[in-house]
Amino acid sequence: MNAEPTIQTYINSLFPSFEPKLKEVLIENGSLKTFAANEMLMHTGQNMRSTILIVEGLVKLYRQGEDGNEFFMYYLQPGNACALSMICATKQETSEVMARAIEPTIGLMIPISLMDTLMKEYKTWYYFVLETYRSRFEELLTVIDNIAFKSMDERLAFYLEKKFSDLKTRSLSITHGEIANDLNSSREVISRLLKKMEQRREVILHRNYIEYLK
Amino acid sequence: MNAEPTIQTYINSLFPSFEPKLKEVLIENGSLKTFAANEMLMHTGQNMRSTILIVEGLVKLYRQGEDGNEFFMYYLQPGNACALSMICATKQETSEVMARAIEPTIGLMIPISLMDTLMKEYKTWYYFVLETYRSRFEELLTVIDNIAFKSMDERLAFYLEKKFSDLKTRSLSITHGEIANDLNSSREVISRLLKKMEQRREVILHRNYIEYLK
DNA sequence: CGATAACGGTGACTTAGGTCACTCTGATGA
DNA sequence: TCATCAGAGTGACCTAAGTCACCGTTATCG
Repeated sequence: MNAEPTIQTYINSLFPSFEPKLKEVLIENGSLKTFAANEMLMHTGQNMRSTILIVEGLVKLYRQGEDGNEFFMYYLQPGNACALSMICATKQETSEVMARAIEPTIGLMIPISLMDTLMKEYKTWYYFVLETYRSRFEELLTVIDNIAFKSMDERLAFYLEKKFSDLKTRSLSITHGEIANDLNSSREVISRLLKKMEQRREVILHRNYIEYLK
Repeated sequence: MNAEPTIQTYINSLFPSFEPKLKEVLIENGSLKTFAANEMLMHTGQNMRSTILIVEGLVKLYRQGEDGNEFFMYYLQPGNACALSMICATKQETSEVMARAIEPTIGLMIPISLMDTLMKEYKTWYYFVLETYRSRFEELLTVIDNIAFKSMDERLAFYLEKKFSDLKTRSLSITHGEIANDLNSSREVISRLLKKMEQRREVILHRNYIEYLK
């Protein structure tokens, strides 16, 4: 992580599986785009013009309900691609999902016009795309499992566990209200459940942040 | 629908978008496999050896919870491919999803060893695969929307509407218990909600089947 | 510094939906 | 033809979780 990494350094460190010629093509045709924290990368109804590979930052994907409430799905981190930008890009369809940068984020933008050729010419790209689909698919299945079969306290536990491990930290700066939002619940409920977790010595609660004890 | 349709006739009628050479390759390398009603096409933990294109019958995809209860996701009909068999096939991964024939079903089995070539050589195949992913992805998003944001009566209404339109029928032979299973609810709840729908003249209830009035 | 707003805690209440227990009815089959 | 059983209806009850109202604490900013 230099002061000013180039496309080349990003690709080499984050996408080592790409074959050399593919890397060249991406370096030639891709462009870096920065997103401020809280900026939308993608929103409902938008038409995609590029596929996005995340090279820096953190992106939150969520579903928006009719009445405006959100429902967290998963994060994209450096090295991930946005499966939806791939699908929607190739199909010229609009997406029903919101993607918002929650940290300052840099995306490597690949013009959709390139997709066909990349798929056809570069096996490592094709595998990468498939793997992207597969892992996002699995992620959605896990989401479904959770909301279909689990109760709120289990979902909260799962949410925290995933969050702590995704972000590789022991103390998370987040409010109860934000968690409630992500789980489509209400602050009071989350507060009460967190309190129980604290009593079970699984977390320690502070104002604006939570410590994880497992 | 002849007495004994061949691979060729299936492909021509169900996959008209495929380019001629692709059709030839599929005819040469694919094989038809029949599944009895209630037979599993795919179950949790299984390793895939082929990609499956459905050419006859009806397949139900569902998620299995730890405690054994099911959760309906979507149907596959003739002309559809199993997105999971594609993903898992290429990645040699196991799947967390169950696929069960609910009518006598015929699948056109494409050996996974062919996938790379097909993707590379035949644009119409590549588009077909992407479209398969995209539509299943959308389907999962809809499922998430429903369980995350909707109440049971809305979900039931949605379920019936989809079922009637998917199966192109006005009277559905299904028990309340089966519906409850699909929605991961309980028979009594479904019975009560159905009764309300009947009072609103949206359905007529009979023993073992339901008439739809919209 | 004082006002204000965000965050979090808590009790009281409501409600959707799950569970239990029992009944009735139509179908099946010995 | 009678016994059995699956499907369905229904009342009573329970519980998780959402909602409301209110309060205390901490951080921030004019």
